Parts: sequence; structure tokens; C-alpha cells
Amino acid sequence: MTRPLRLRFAPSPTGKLHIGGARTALFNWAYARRYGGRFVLRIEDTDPERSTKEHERAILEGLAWLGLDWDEGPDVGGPHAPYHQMQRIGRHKEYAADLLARGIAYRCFCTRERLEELARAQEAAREKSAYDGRCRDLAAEEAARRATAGESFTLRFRVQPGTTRFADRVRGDMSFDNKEVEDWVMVRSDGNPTYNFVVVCDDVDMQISHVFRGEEHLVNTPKQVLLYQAFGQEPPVFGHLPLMLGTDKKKLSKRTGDTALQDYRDRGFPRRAILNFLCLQGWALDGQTEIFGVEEFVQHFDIADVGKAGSIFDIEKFLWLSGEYIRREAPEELAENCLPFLVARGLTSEAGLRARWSWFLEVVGAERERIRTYGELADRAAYLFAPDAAVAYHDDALAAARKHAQRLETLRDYLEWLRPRVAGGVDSAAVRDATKAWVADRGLKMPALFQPLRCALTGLAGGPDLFDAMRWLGAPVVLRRLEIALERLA
RNA sequence: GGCCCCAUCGUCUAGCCCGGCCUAGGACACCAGGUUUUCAUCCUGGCGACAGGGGUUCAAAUCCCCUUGGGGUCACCA
Repeated sequence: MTRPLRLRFAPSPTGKLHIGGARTALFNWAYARRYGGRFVLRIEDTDPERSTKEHERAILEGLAWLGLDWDEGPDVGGPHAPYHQMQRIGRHKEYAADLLARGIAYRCFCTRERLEELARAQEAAREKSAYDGRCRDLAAEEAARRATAGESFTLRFRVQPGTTRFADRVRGDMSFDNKEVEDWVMVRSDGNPTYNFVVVCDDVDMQISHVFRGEEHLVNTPKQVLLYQAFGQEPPVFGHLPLMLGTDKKKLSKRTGDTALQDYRDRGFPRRAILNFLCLQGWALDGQTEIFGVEEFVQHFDIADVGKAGSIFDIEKFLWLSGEYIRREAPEELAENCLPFLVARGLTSEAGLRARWSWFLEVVGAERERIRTYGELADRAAYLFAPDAAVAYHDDALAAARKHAQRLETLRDYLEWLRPRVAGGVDSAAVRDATKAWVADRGLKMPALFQPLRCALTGLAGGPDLFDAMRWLGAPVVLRRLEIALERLA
């Protein structure tokens, strides 16, 4: 067990980077970083039907964005290149030929039709579904003859009776009765090897020492261990991570929420918040500290400390954590981070924002405690960019405004009172004090003015100081929105 | 259904491996109160769990067994 520490993350480019995959990558990466190992990225593109270059690019980009850098991989190369599984097919075929020659693998001429029928029959008889071994004992010469004659065949692994054991650093030592492991297909009839086969070939060639992956792979592991034994290789140390679950307690899927890392980036979760939250799925620093950086994670992470039970992906806690990170950002930094989201929303242009950067900084600084993602700033600040007649009045704001029977009269009087006082621009402090006095003089309660006023100006039920908002909007806009509100709040 | 995995507050978890310090700690959410022009932030307090049953032991959340519940997997996908 003194071989060099080498870990890998091996995504298949058949879709976006799954948030659970990101956690798997993070744990492998952290382990490698903590113990001075190498972190290898390998692309499992052996499913030509579903693999695409775009997905591959997006996955690499996503990992890089998270800061999970790899020492060897498809773009950076390395001593075990190539790092695309498809390009290693020559090696896979060598391994397969070797196993066939040694009788560890055998040709199976069963057609898909027969296999389907077999599965149906087994289900009807309520037997366990597994290959029945019809071609297992075909004479080698006959099998070779039929193959030469052009009959199509797959290569199956001949599982011998016994027990297969392996070390799992998360679950403890595992053992499976080989009776439960069927003679599985190693190489398809089109000559392409299957996942369980190539993953071992590549892990052997790349000298991978530790394999940490999702629990869904647990039952594949005996097949793979058997393969290591057939190759005369020591299997890696395994660690099967608990699954990340949806609110339905099933494996996280699109049914119950966003599953792709990209979805969370698009919503404007800060990078560090995502990383932090991922750390908390199945692992805890000390049971007390919730907020910590990836540096600290690397310093303390051990695969043995990972929990066994699956965890429900709690978006509420994620949002809270995200908000914590946002509140720790300086206005300047936060403004930069929010900018693209306002632009993406079509509220303004980057140039437009930069042209009044100090104004934007003030808005961001004031809204900071109300947003949990960068994207939420776009929701909260939309009123600042909306045409005066099209400010969205939200239901709760409208309800609050309409509570006051005298709202129109109050607003009309206030508008006329306000007009001369903002003629030279809005002085927040002065208007604020004068307005409070005005409300008191009229014997009103504060909300009687503030609620309709806030609705008129922002369309929102809550927000930063109203008089700051007035200054951001500017006197002409404020007056116009009040005039319009006289009709819209009727 | 077979096989496999899992089981502490609604949720994420600490404690479990090496039984006593646990009248089970923290966080999110929720509820109440305080601050505030509102919302939010912030502060204070509250609600809230060892799935059930048997053992072992002076002592069990911690060890063992069973039951129950949940999940994963049963492809010529990965």
C-alpha cells in the first residue's frame, strides 16, 4: 500500500456536470491535495450516442470555475495520456484479447432477442434476472469458428464461484457472494467495451490508488474487483459516497430541483458558497462551524469521516449559506459579481452601469442584506430600471398600499407638498426628516404614507430606506411615479 | 422481488469506531420578542430527534440480533 497516491474524477460527457458529480470531484480533489497525491481527470466518452464535445467543454469549465484543478487530464496531458477513454480503446482491446485467450472471458452468441426473452421469463417466474450462461461452456474452437464465420458476439466475464471482498473507506469492508455477480458483458457486439471493463483497464494503466465515487457504483464494484484480480493487480481503495437526494428522498433528479452545477451558477450562487455547501453534504468540519473555505476543507478532509447516509439537498440552507457569503463581500466586489446578472436580465447594459458606478455601488450596498444570490439583486433592483408606467407592483406591496383607505388623498397631498422640495434634487436626509414631520402634522401613522409611497416608487413591499430610493430614482422619476400611482392605486 | 447500503430534531449534522463527561451539541427552517418608515440584516428566547423491540453491561445514541422504514442496483448507459 505504499504506491503513489493517485485519484481521479471520470465524468461522462453525456450531460451537464451534475451537482453530485461536482461533490465527488471535490472530495477526490481534496483528498489528493491533502495527502500530496495527484488528481487526474479522465473523460469517459465511450457512449458515442450521448457524448458531446460541448458537454465535455462545459464540464471542464465547471470544474475549473470551482477551482478544482487537475494535474493530468485531456487538456493538460500527462504521463498516462490519452485522457479520453475512446482514445484508449486499443489498450482495452488488448486487455480483452488477453482475457479471452486465458479463458477468463468468453464469447457469447446470444442475441438481444434471446436475452430479452430470458429476462421476461425470469421475471415471470420471479427469479433473479441474470445471464443464464448458455454460451459459457461453448468449446473454444467452436466459438472461434462461429466468430470467424461472422456471427456476432459479445465478450462476457466468466465469474467463478467464491466471495469477492474489497475495502471501502466509507462503508467498511465489503463482501459479495459471486453467485450474485452475473457473467457480465465486457465487450459489446460492435467491439466497444463497456464501462465496467474500461474503467478498470484505465484505472490500472493510470495507476489509480483511490476510487471515491457515488454509492450507485457500489454494486458494480465486485465486477471490477474480479477484473483487477484477473489482471493480477491490486485493487484501489474504494470509498462510496452517500447519495445526494432530492426532497422526495430519491437520488437527486430534475424532478425536484436543479441538478446541474451550471443551474446554480446561473442563479448567481457565489463560487465559494457552492463549494462550502458541497463540503457539508456528507461531511462536517467539527459539528459547529458551518462556514469555512475550501482551504480549511483540504486541511481537515478525510474520506473515513464521510457519513454513510444519503443527504437531502436542502436548497433553503444553501440559499442561507449563499447569503452569508454575499454579506461578506465588499460592495465593490459584490457589484462586479452582480453586474452580469442585471445585464443578463436585460435591465441595463454593462456600459450603462459603469457610467454610474458609484450610484450602483450604493444600491448594491443597500440591498446586500436582502439578497442571497447575485441573481436576486436583479429582482430587487429591477424597479430602478423599469419604465415609470411599467413598474411591477407586487401583490404584497399592493395589498399593503390598499390597506389604507385614504391612500389617494394622502399621496396626492404628499406629491404636491414634495414637488417644490425636490426641485433641486433629492436630499435624502432632508426629505426624510421633513416627511416624518409632515406625517406627524397630519396626525397620520407612518405606514399610512410609507406603504402606498413604497408601492408607488418601487412596487415592492420592503426594501432599503425609501428616501435613498428617491435619490437613486431622481426627482422627475419620483414625481412621475407618484402621479401614475394615483391612478394605479385607485 | 433478489442482492446491497443506510437509519440522531422537518432538513444538514456533532456525538458512535475507543460504552459513562449526553437531562444529546451546532446550523437551516419555523415560532415569539427586541431594533427599524417597510422588508431584510442583526440580537434574544422557544419548538424540536437517538425508528421499534430484544439482548450484552453496574451503565447504551454509542456494542450485538431481529423487526420496521428509506434508498441504491439488477443494460450490449456511465
